[in-house]
Amino acid sequence: MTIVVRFPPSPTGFMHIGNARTALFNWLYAKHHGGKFLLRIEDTDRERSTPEAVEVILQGLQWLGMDWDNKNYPGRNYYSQFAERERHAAVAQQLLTEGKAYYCYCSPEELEAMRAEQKAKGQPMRYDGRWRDRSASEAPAGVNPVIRLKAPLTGETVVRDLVLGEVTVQNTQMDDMVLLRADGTPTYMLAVVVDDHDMGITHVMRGDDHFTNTFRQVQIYKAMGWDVPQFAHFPMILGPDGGKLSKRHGAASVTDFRDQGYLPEALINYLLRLCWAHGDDEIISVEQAIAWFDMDGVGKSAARFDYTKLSSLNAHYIKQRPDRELTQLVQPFLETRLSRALTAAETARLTQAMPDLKPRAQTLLEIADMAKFYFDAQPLDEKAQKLLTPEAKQVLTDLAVRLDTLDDFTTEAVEAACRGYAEEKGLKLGNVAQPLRAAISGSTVSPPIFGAVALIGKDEAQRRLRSAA
RNA sequence: GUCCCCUUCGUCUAGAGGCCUAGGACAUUACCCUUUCACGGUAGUAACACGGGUUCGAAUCCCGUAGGGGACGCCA
Repeated sequence: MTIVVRFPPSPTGFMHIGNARTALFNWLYAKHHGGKFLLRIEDTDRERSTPEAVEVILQGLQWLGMDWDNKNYPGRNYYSQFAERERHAAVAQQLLTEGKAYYCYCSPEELEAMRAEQKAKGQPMRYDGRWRDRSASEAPAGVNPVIRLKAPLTGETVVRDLVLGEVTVQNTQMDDMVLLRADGTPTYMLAVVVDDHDMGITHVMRGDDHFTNTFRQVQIYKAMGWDVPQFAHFPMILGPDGGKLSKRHGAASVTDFRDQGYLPEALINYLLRLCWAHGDDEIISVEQAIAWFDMDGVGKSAARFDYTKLSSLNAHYIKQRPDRELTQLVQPFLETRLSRALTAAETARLTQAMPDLKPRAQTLLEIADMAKFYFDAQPLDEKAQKLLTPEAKQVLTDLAVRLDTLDDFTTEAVEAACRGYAEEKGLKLGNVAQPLRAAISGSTVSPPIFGAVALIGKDEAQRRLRSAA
């Protein structure tokens, strides 16, 4: 049997990182087993669904490198739940005809009152089935009814979850859920089941916030006489404080991470290790992940998102990337910071500086910040100003003269000149390099300064030296 | 309130009854390297939620307690 999984986001804003993790686990599972990974946009909520949000999801998946296998639909390259609304309604009608569902004429206000009363009395909040056995002749005039499932009143529903194991819930714990709204549109419960069935989904794998829904969905499968798929529920990803992970923690959507200079491979590697492990392995390539990923490695407890660990992984993958690729990735960030475009020569310079830049950065944004002074003179920060004592300024004046005599303005030549100067004056190299660093970079902290001086060139170096001295 | 799930270093986790004096990674501390900051290297601090069982033996199995999370919509 070919394994078919799906990723069903609803296009109501951004793509939460928890959703990305769910997508990743599904994608990996499909790849590992040679199955199919399908994308279904759950756009039945017309109020909140937007084409922009769909685009964000599509781009997010592409950026992370997760390709989906169902792209041939009229007018779009993903399965749209909304497009199937007639099919969903037909299923509800079928259930109605077969006596497995019924019309309920309760108004939203009436239901709200019912729940309020139940809550006040400390009773479980459930629809009490008041229209379950009433005949249509009692229907109030002018009210569009919803269709509810006539759920079993006795017995129990069992789910064998690939992660959580076998769990049983008494049917008395579940009420008659709404399948079709008064306006004829399907509810989520109906739509997922019908779509999963129609799409031939063999494994429904999602966040465990859906776990209790599963029991209700199984009732729909049974009512329709359909095979129940395998289920797997992954623990949730929490914020560092144990609460819901949100933007207030720093970043929560795929777009946020991209815009903050994280590499997709770092994010993938990090996400992979949340709630999943393969022995002591930490740095795992996508190829390796495909080979290793399976349900037996998935844990049961929720994980907290740790930005620090993500950053260290990002730093690792930055070091792995070729300089040219990094240049391309960093350039947009840098141009924003410089408020101007880089010339071709400057782009080449960025690539040359990259070996000095990349071991020092955790994000592409940090590289851009660090690289600014290679292109435009930066104002001296407080520490740099403090460092430029009269003695230090004398050093700068002397250095300007020395550097002017260099024919070959290479890293080695600059370094040799500085070392020679320090030796002559009986100064420690640091007493020469630090003022030089301050003058050239505007800061007391920078990539190796001799190389930077060489890259900036003699003229610009002279300018900065004189202006600081 | 009802139901469901979870619980190993600060964090992510390894661990499928003896291999555990509980391992790795990130973070953290110290030292080495060094023109600054990093990188890299070496060493260190740090955890089986609690209480009962079962067993010759439990982080691992069972039962309670506590704590955390989730679900209870004509949202998905």
